[in-house]
Amino acid sequence: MANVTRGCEMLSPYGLDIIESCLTCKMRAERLFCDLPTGALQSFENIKYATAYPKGAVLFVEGQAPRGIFVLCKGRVKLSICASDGKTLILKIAEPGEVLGLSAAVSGKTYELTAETIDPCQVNFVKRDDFLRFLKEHSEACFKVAEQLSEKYNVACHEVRSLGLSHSAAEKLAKLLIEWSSRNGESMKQEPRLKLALTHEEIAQMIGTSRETVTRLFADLKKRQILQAKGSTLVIRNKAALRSLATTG
Amino acid sequence: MANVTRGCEMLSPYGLDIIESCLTCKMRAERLFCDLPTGALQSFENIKYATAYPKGAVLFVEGQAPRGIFVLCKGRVKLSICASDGKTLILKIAEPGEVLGLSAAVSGKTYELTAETIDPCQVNFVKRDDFLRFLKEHSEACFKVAEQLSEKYNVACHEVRSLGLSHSAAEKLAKLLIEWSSRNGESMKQEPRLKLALTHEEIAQMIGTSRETVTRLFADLKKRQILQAKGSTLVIRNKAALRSLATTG
DNA sequence: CTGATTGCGTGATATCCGTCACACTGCGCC
DNA sequence: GGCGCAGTGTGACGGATATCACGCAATCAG
Repeated sequence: MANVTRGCEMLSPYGLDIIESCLTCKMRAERLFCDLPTGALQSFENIKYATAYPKGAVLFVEGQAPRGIFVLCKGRVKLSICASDGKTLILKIAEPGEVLGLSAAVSGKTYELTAETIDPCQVNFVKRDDFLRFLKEHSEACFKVAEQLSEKYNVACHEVRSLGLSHSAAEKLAKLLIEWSSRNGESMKQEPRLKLALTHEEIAQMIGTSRETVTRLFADLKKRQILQAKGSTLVIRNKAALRSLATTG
Repeated sequence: MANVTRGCEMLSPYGLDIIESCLTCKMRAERLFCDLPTGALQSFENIKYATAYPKGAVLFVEGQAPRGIFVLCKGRVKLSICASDGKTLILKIAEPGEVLGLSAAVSGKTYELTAETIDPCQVNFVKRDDFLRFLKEHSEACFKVAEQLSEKYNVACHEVRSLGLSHSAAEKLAKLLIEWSSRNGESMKQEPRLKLALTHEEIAQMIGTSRETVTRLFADLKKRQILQAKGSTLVIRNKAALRSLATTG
């Protein structure tokens, strides 16, 4: 378990450079709670534990009873589900600002996914009991939570659509690339760029296919002048073609 | 659009036998809201519209701006997403008690799915504005909504797991059958039974495969003595074998 | 420098399953 | 009764892709 401190000091037992004042952290990561009245904000401050995790740490595992929520302040977290044979499906890479374990904390059911850090991470943890009490006392926060959950549901529906309605792996990959490029607001540009922060293996796990297939698909897209690699950044040279792949399989 | 009445009378322009007093209806369908304080319950009564739909009616379509929520009182509703080429994926068949369109109403985003009645249905509709105001005024209801959304998220995650982590159509079908049999509490019995209320086509759309494949899979399961058909009810003769199919592909 | 490790590129092969095609069945209906 | 229709059963065939197998490049520790 990571080191934990009440209040605003942050200790890093790993000697990682992720120590940051809570004030800075709050600005980034508590967007969801930050337009609450000061009373609510204050009580949130009182129940949260600032924690630090190294790369590769596991916040929670699918099937575990819910311990609480994790507000991601810094670093990225891989959210995945895992089959009994070890095959893994990555649902999303959570970025700072996202609240993890929210659904399980609210419903009391076990975590649906596994959360594993892929960077050194800074996290605000709130115990389930404290969180539920907080929600009862601050109804504005409760509505925020409902909004957050709607958002998560939306993302899950998108995932279902991509997995269930695609005819080919090429289609799913194209969808993924388009989604990534639209994240950065890069999608307006003539030739959007995006950083490949994941391995082919991980991309394969995101679209439910094999590593080799991903490699072959990338090779094919490059040969057809749709993509171009510049180091670890990808340039989309033919948006139209990619989009048509994403819809027509 | 279906006929709509304020308050507790219910008119059926279709002459269907789905007219029922709201009192009865409430007991069944408003489970989610029914342990609210009487004040909250009363204001819910005031903003809801009791409506009736015939079989095959569309409550809302994916991509539409959210008009409000639909509390299903009687009948079943098919929830599906649809690709541009017409291919359809059924996410679930909603039963009485379920609230439809909740996520979209909360977030303000368009409906993620299409809801179509497959029976004559009785529904309580609440306009989005009214509903949001209701939530602001009754924080207990707000928490209920969060719980509902968690539940929906959970179901979506299950769907993702089934679609994304299965190796074969047989595996997905086995999973579906097991899930169905566990719905009725039939799963304890030696040889659980379940009514086949869907066509092969619809089952195919639930597991993301083709109608022919479903037919062939059923034939295979019968040949291997795992299933047996008695009219429109299925008997699971070999639970263990089915379960192993569901996990090992 | 050397060896180990991790990620990528690529061929050969087998298999599952989508698709097309058509026959068959039960059922309602005029 | 005969017709139309929705749902089911079944064969043939081809294509996408999982899997196994290997080589190669880059990175890193000692």
